[in-house]
Amino acid sequence: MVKPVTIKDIAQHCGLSVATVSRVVNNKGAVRAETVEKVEASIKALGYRPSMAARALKSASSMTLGVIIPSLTNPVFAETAAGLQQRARELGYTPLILSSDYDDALELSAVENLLAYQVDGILLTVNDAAASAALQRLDEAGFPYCLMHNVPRHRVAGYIGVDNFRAAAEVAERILAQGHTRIGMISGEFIRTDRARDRHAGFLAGLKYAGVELAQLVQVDPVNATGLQQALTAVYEQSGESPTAWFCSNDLLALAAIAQLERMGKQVPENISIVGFDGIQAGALRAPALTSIRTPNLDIGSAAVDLLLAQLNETSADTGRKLGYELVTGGTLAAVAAGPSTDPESGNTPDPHL
Amino acid sequence: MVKPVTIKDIAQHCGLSVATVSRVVNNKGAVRAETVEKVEASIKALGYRPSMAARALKSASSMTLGVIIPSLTNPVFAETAAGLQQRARELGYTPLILSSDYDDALELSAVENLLAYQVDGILLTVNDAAASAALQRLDEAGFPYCLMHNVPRHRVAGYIGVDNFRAAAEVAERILAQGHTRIGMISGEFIRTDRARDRHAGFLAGLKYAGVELAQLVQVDPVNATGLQQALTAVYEQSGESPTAWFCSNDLLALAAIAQLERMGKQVPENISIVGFDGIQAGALRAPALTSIRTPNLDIGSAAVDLLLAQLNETSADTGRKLGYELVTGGTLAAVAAGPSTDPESGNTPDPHL
DNA sequence: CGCTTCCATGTAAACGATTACATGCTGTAG
DNA sequence: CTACAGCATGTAATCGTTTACATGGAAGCG
Repeated sequence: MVKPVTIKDIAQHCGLSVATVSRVVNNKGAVRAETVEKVEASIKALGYRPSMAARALKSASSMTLGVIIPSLTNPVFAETAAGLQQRARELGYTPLILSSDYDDALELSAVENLLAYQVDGILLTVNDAAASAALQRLDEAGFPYCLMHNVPRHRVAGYIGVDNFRAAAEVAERILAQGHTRIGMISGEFIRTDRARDRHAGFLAGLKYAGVELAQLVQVDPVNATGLQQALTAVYEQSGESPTAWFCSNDLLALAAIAQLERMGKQVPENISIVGFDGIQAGALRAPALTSIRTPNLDIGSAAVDLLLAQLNETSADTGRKLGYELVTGGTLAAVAAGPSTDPESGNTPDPHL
Repeated sequence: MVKPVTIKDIAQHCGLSVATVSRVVNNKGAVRAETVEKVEASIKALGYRPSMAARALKSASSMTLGVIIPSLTNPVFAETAAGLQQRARELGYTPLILSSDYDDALELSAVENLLAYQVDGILLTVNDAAASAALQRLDEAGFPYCLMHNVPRHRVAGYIGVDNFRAAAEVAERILAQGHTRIGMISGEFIRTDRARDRHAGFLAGLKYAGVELAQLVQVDPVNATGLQQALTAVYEQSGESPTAWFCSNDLLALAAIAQLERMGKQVPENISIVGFDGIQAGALRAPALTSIRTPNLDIGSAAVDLLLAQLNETSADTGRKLGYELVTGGTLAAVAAGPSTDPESGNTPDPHL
């Protein structure tokens, strides 16, 4: 373990003061071109890298952006993190990514942690924007942040997300257009995330608009989907009025539901239709492909970076934006009494009804 | 944006010196119990958090661990990151996660970046441990690190991974046991990662042991699997001697292959068997479940943290360890001429042959 | 009682950068 | 010829901690 090179070493090596070296490193202030070269040569020669710790200590900025996501392994947030990291890199920022494991207490401690690291701002997805201690802490401190995926009703410093309510309502419309009348929903627990709540509410609203009631609601633990098996088994044991179509509040849940239904001898979409929400890769990698709402996860990450930095530079008073989503037509949604009009073999045929 | 509370504010607030406050915060050195209480009260009252920047500057340790993974969205590395983050949190460390996007240059610049952040050590997965500029840089600097997933042949500071060669050889054995003789392999480009190379070599060795030659080798870009469609179409256009089983060097590739084969009208496993490598969740969420090698990704992350910290404390001269893997028996591998003995409907029936 | 020890606390010097201010030099206008 | 502007560079204070060393008082021991 060799001791790292400091700015003093550079100054000594090229016979100049630390001030001049600093000016060269940050190219700020007037320095003779000749001197710049000399300094840069020394930097190369000794392999100097300015200490972020010292820089953060003296100047207010650390060129670091804090990030809090509920899970690293959920593809939605992984993609968001990837998008944000890429954009941050382009702008010379380094993201400091923490996972909250969907836990309110960890959310808050992650915020405290990031604050201690003197990050310049925070990008985060909270469980429930309306009741987040972490968010409240940030608001109290007047600390710059931008929510990702949360689309809160109250005023916040910034947010980037999609309109879950409207998207779910469109899903309802789509399912209804296929002639389904007995329709269920599978969701993570509502108490946990505002997204799940919005999707539920939007779906209900979409059904209601057509005068249809939700036939079944199954709530499962969103992390490991326990309870799905029992719930579905129970629903289909009581023969008769069980749903012919299900809306799942995310794709992981949808895939788990399909696997479970197939294990129970039901065919998707011949017997039962399934629609997911997220548009993750695993849904597209199956045949027939999963019908779903694709959310622009990478863009949410990069747009959040841009919004946050605009906030830091006070270059805009923009408080947030809803990004567009896309209804991806897979093969897991079909007409209710599957006749020859619907071809379940072809996974990606555009739906002729819309 | 309120100015944060410093140790001086605390000292002033409770009429003590900064030294005493520091002693309380780090509970190091002798302090009267009464004083401790007084200080802690002030800390609570003012909401003080020590500045990591200042701490990192003064003391050598920043309690931060650098992490470099090839991709945030690949479930394998996402899981590894999750495992490592959890373990790090338990031990009071904060991980600083950077993605290299499978790019050698970014690998190196990530290392430089982390060094500037004065991380205490680095956990990383490189493309090719034998030819990594990043690794060389770390070795030259004598900087503590631990590789994850890479199992290099040469001496390194530390590594945690699985024996890809042996695992792939076992896959070959498994496939052969089902009576297949025309066997292909689909892999990411070998030039890119040592894992892909090891799996290829191991698979070949496993086949060779039984006197079988690899019938086909398809190499695709591992990030977006372009070329898979054309390659498989080409293989099966020339009727006759095409493979009845494929080993894919990771699960994402395996799922893409299955989807493509089904689009071509082939049934898995009735017509063609597929085995993956990784054991990602998406493989288990389909019916029949993907036959694969499950690597202990979370454990690789947490074990790497432990190994690195042992290195930092010079508490052990352990240089690395191979973790166990598990052959998961899904339904995508079946006997070559599928008779009534194999039931492709049930996704998780244990293979009766082994 | 006087000396040593030890404990609790304070003082001040680092750590490695940034930056306001000081300095000295050159060139040019009056 | 003087003076002042302006450029290139140096000096030193500062950011918020940690920590070696100093200090002062209480207790223990002969």
